[in-house]
Order: sequence, then structure tokens, then C-alpha cells
Amino acid sequence: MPELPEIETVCHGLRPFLENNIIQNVQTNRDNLRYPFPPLFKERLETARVLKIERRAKYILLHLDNELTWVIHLGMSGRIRINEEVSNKHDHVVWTTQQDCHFVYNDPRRFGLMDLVVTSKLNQHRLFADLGIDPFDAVLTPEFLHKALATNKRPLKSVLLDQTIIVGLGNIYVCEALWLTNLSPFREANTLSLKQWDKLLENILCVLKKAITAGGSTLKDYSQPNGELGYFQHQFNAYGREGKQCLNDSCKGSITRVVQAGRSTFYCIDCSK
DNA sequence: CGGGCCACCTGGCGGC
DNA sequence: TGCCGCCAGGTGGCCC
Repeated sequence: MPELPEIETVCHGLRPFLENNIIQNVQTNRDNLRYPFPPLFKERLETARVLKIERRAKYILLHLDNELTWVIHLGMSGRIRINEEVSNKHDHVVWTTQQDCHFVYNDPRRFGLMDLVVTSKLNQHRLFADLGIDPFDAVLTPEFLHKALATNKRPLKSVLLDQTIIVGLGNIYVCEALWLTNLSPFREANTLSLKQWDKLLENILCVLKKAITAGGSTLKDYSQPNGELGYFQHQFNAYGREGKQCLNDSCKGSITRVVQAGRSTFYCIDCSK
């Protein structure tokens, strides 16, 4: 479930049950997700208090009172359920708090990861050292993008997916933001005017905000930790709409699916330039 | 070095 | 039914 809006939604759902609470009874049901669990994973988490939960890029950071940060990434299929006692296949990590809340990390494909990192050294950690700018960071401006990509001939689709430039966007929201801006995913980054970067950034922020408000997008399963569905998928204009009519009022075209850098891209050939 | 491709996993779905 | 191929919200290593 994991682009920026979905991670934001998960953080939001976890806070009331985890922040200021003490972790106990951590149980791992296998040795690894994408990577092995770090040494003493269970021991270092148990009795620690969660001070604050925040999102960085598509990572969930749980800052603990023992100078460590619990890093969680949901990969493609990771989910966290709260207070749902039924146990399912692929429930890989289970934990509780002293307040008797019960948490389950479920991840069929195991592209997710968990790690424990010294909080003061987070920025140097290999997962975070090369990350680009968050879309909601004021440092990210049209002027910055225009300048930074002035000689970059890569297609916009791959530039926007590149987490070393802007973080948080994934396949869905890149397709949506480009469609909203009438920009082709094949358009070379260096050919955008400052005005076009301005429009594109505005649409990126707009689509992300709307998706967060909607609780994220749910493609196959529950999105939010409380089991509620995210419902932004009902507002998709491009993603998953192959063969359907373009929703741009002044356009008679339809949405095409192509494979770009190994991933599906949905766009309108007629009105995206 | 930059960038494209493919692997990492499991499951669901459509077609035959 | 059952089997097969394709597809899926991400990342990172390898190879040119």
C-alpha cells in the first residue's frame, strides 16, 4: 500500500495507540523480511517507549526513548493491523504495548523491512543518506527543480520515481500528477519551462493532499491500521484506467498503458505533451 | 558515472 | 477445475 499518502495514513493511524506507550512482547515469526531483522531486535524494542512517530520518504520512523529509531518500510504489500486478534498467513511481526494494544505486521511479498538505527545517526544510514527532498518541504520549489534538472534528459516518469530527487512518489501518484499537468511521462525533464515545473509541483502537492485526506488508496486490501479502506482510488484519472475515456473535458482520447522502466505507465496520448 | 533492467517474493485474476 | 502467464503500490544490485 505504500506511497507517501498511504504511509502518512499509517503513521496517523498508529500515533494514538503507540506514541507515549511502552512496547512489550515483540514476536518475530521468521528471521527476515527483505533483510534479516537486526541483532537483539526483540530485546531492544521491549520496554522502550515510543516518543514520536514520523514519516520520512516512504519509511515509518518510530523514535524510541533508548536513543534508537525503529525503521519500518512496507514494501509493496506490507500492512499494520491494530487490535485485530485473528492471525493470518504472513503475519511476520507481532507486538503489544503496556496499554494492551496489539499490533501485527503482515507482508505477503516481504519486500518490506525493519531496522533499528541510532537516532542521532539516521541521516548517515544507507537507507536515508541519498534521499531527495520531501514534496511538502519548503525547500522543494519549481526553481530548484528547473535548475537541478536543466541538463537531465531522462523521461519525467523515471525522474519523478527517483527517490534521490523527490521522495514519496510512486507509480500511482506519478501517473496522476503528470496527467493533471497534461505532461507526457516520456517528456524529457530538461525540456520543461519554469512555469511547467511550477504547475507540475502544484499538481503533485494537490494529488498527495487529496489522497491523504481520503486515507490513501486501497488496491486490494485494507489500507488503514484500523481496517478502514482508503478511498482515493475512486478519484484516479489515469492509473488503472487503460482503454477508458480520458477524463479531461476537452479531450476525446483514451488512457493508454505502456511499460516504462519495467513499470506500467498510464497516460493520455492525446492531451499529454 | 548514469541509467535501464531484472530480481526479490507471494497471490490474484483472466484465459484456455 | 486446473494450470499458466501476467500483473501488482518499491527498492537496489548488476551490467552496459
